[in-house]
Amino acid sequence: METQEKINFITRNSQEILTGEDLKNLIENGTELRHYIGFEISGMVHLGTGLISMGKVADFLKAGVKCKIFLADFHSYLNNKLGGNWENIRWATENYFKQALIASLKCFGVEESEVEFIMGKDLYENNLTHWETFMEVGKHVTLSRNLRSISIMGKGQGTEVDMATLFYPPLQVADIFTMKVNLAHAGMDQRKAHVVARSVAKKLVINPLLNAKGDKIAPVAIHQNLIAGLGGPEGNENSEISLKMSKSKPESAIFVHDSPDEIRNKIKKAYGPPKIVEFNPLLNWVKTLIFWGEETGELKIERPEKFGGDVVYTKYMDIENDYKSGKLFPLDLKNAIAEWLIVKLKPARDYFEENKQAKDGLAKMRELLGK
RNA sequence: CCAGCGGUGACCGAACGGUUAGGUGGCAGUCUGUAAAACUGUUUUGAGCAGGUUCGACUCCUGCCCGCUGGACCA
Repeated sequence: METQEKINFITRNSQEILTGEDLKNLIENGTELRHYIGFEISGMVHLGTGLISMGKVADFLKAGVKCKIFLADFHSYLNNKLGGNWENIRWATENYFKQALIASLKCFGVEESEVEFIMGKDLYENNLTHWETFMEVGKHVTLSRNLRSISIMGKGQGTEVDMATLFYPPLQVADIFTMKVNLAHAGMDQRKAHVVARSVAKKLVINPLLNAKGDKIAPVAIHQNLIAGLGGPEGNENSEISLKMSKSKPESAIFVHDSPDEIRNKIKKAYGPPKIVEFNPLLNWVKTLIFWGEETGELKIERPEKFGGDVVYTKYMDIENDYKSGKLFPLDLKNAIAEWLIVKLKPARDYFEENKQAKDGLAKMRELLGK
């Protein structure tokens, strides 16, 4: 595969890459591309994780990248997920979260064997180098920098922090070097950690990241936009972050194992201001999920004759323009999105139906979360 | 370890020795060919923990736990 073709697969439907130049160099000097994306084990797996992130993993695989999915049990514990209960975190990692990711990958035709899953406890156990790297990273990060970085944990300024919170960012940075990852992948909310990793990379002496020529390099970072939640912007906070689909806000999210009716109901209730294109979850989904960041693709709108009859869009901009002019009514677009999702997520639903571990895991996870 | 202040329902946040604070969020309904907004209704009458005083305590007292600020120790 040509370098440019690889780069296209690697970078499409992403918000930024740090840096394109670095990526090109890696490919051209024959360095094996090693990717990773990490997830906290908290609530249920939603579209952002299941479709946006896992879809990107499918892209990486197409480009011949080795992909690792890091199940961040330690990070979940530090960030007090699932009540900060070790037992629940460990259980959910294996029996629910990993299963949901496998199910999500199936939506892109990717099998479990094509990627590597790894848990924090397996990475850290008997790994002195990791802990040395963790501390070495700490030596190159100031307290104020670290404090700013805790936004990667979903903590805003002014939140109370305990020491465990402060361990989190350097731990995440150390993970990259311990796994020898040169392609760090995450949502835009994680960029602070990756930027720290890049700025610290060349200073490390214990376990630096090397390219094929043996030079110290900084990991390339790929960030995707956060998928919009169902609720629309909160109050007057018109920012991408306020739109975020969040595991911890179940009412804002569609989960990969939702039933067709749940999907229809949730989409129907989504924020959908007519003719307004900014901060509009519907268009956000069409753009990043259905068209996968490309100009062309396909979305079929089915609607009664009196509202214009069926139409097939093949260009994203046509959808946006028709929406803006009012030719495309929000509900009609919603119905189309819901049906598209139902089809796209079918392999995931089937997996949760057919695989006993996944099925039981989901049932217990629901209990655990009190639903 | 010492001192001051504080710990209220998912979250924020008042008053008060004795009747539902209120707000946000969530849910349901009305209204719009969706949603939002608006309006209506609704959400384990909750009080860090353990005792005590009282006819009655979230409200007073004691102890403990946790947090913040300052001090002490290190110097």
